[in-house]
Amino acid sequence: MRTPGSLELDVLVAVAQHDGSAYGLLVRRAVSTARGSELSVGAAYTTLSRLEAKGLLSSRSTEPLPVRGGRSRREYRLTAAGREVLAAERERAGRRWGGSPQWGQA
Amino acid sequence: MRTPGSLELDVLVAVAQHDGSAYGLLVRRAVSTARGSELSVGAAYTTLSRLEAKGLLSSRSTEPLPVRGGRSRREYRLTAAGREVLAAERERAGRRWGGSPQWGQA
DNA sequence: GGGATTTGTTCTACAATGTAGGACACATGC
DNA sequence: GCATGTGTCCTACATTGTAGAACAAATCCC
Repeated sequence: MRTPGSLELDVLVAVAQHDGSAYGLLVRRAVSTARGSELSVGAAYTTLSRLEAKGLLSSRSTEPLPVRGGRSRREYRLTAAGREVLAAERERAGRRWGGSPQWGQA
Repeated sequence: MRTPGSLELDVLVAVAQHDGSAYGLLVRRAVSTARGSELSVGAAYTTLSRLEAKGLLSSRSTEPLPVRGGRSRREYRLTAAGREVLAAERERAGRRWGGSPQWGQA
């Protein structure tokens, strides 16, 4: 499996942090916050959809909430494969940055 | 500036680790080792070239070495912008993985 | 000299990911 | 009904990832 792109990784992390109750607009907000810049709505959904197609996420539909405008959501959670990828990326980040710290601080 | 892709980041790190004496095939070897899988020659050069076009790397040509097949190399080094990007990515990785470690370990 | 071999770079084409915008759906409030 | 709030999907295009072949220039060795 090819290593996930940078946005895909952000989305995986956001889903992991809200596992089971993560949905499109929430993920968008979380990723936007993490990046410090707005992620477009379209980018969020496209990425979620691609991650599900790759088998890293699964989703189900929920009942609409009885609040103003509240409607049915698609909630995502990590699959086992998704958790493995996330763990592998975490390790990789550790190796990438953890070694000698003499480079990387402008 | 858009955040660099995953391969671009690998290449930046490889160049940083050999700053001033990093050249195409060396970078290719370093990235391949870091990833645990062979990076194609074309991918290595394409990425170096794009990073230079973005102003994160600069390059100069060297004299050929007096060894079997040794010929002129294009040696890369980080620009100030490149070092900044690297530092920013390092910080970002810290925030991404450093928070609560309850997710990310399969 | 000249082919085989080694080291190194460049070019071209295509696949995967990143991104934005608009269209669509369906709740509630009035 | 229709304005408004929440949520999703679709389409198009830009950027990045990837591989392979072509090319260049040096040494080796007959």
